[in-house]
Amino acid sequence: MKNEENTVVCEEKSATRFSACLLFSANALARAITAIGDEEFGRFGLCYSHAYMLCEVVAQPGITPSELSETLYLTPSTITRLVEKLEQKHYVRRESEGKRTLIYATAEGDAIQPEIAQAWERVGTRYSEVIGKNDVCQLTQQVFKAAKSLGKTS
Amino acid sequence: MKNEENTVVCEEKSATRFSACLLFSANALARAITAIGDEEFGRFGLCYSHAYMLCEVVAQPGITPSELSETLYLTPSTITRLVEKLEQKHYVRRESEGKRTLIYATAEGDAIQPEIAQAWERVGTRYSEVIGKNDVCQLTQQVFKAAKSLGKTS
DNA sequence: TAATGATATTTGTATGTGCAAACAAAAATG
DNA sequence: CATTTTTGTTTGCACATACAAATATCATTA
Repeated sequence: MKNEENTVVCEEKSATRFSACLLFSANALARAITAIGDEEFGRFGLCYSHAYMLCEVVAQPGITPSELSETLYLTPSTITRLVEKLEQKHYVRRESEGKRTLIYATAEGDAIQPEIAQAWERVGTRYSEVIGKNDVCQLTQQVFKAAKSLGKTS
Repeated sequence: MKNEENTVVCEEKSATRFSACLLFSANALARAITAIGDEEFGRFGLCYSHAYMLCEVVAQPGITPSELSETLYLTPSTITRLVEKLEQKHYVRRESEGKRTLIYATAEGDAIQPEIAQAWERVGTRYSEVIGKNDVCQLTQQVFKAAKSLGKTS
């Protein structure tokens, strides 16, 4: 037991000059929560965005990159990269149709769906335990609403 | 005008199966708001984390990487990389003292402080306009609180 | 004081993400 | 029908970030 430990208790990770800034706080939250997500989804070799994308592809066979871009709030180029990764792992396949690209889940992609759902639940449980179940609901809604508003303008 | 367009109007960028997930929403918000930040701070060649770090160095001359790591909620290795960037731009300098490293702002680093402050304000103004000034305050507090809670456990 | 453990910092490496440009295909226009 | 413009997708490149391992220094203990 050192002094440091004791003195730190008083101000343990308290507000900094940045905590009042949403730019700062939003990124801090995203990093912290992504760490949980990647840990859970990482158990079967995916990061959270891969998993979410695969979910969407399974739910909407033949979905296009641009549609995924809107759903996942990610840039088209990022979508291409994620699809490549999933293709490489044999979870999805691409089909060219004119200027569009249709994306389908493979059998393997369908097969790990339950595992993804479980990981998803565990993620939710874990951050709910820390943040508090009631707060999470409200917070999530507000965060999403803000993200949506900002997303439309840029 | 296609059917798609019309049906989409009802749910334009509305909730997806992911919007109820804080992992998803938090990242979406962080990306959207970082885009604003990097645009404003980018006017003078910095990204938002560089700018914030420089602020902290100016405010606390001789601050160490580990202290910065705690304040900025970033990994020590990331801090090293950011410091390298700022050093390269001649905004800070490093001083080795035993196993620690002390970081000081240069004259140039001090000089652009007002510009950073202005950009910071513009960022705040911009997202406040979109999200709503009242909501921002509350949202920021909640987001930071959540980030802090999650940060402690991991 | 020599050896072992703890702490601070830095590198090697990998990855998700975005911007701008390239490309391909469709639509609109003359 | 040819040309131009728009739309969808993919690359080239850059960058912030993290993890794990390597260093370097300090602290502790035998």
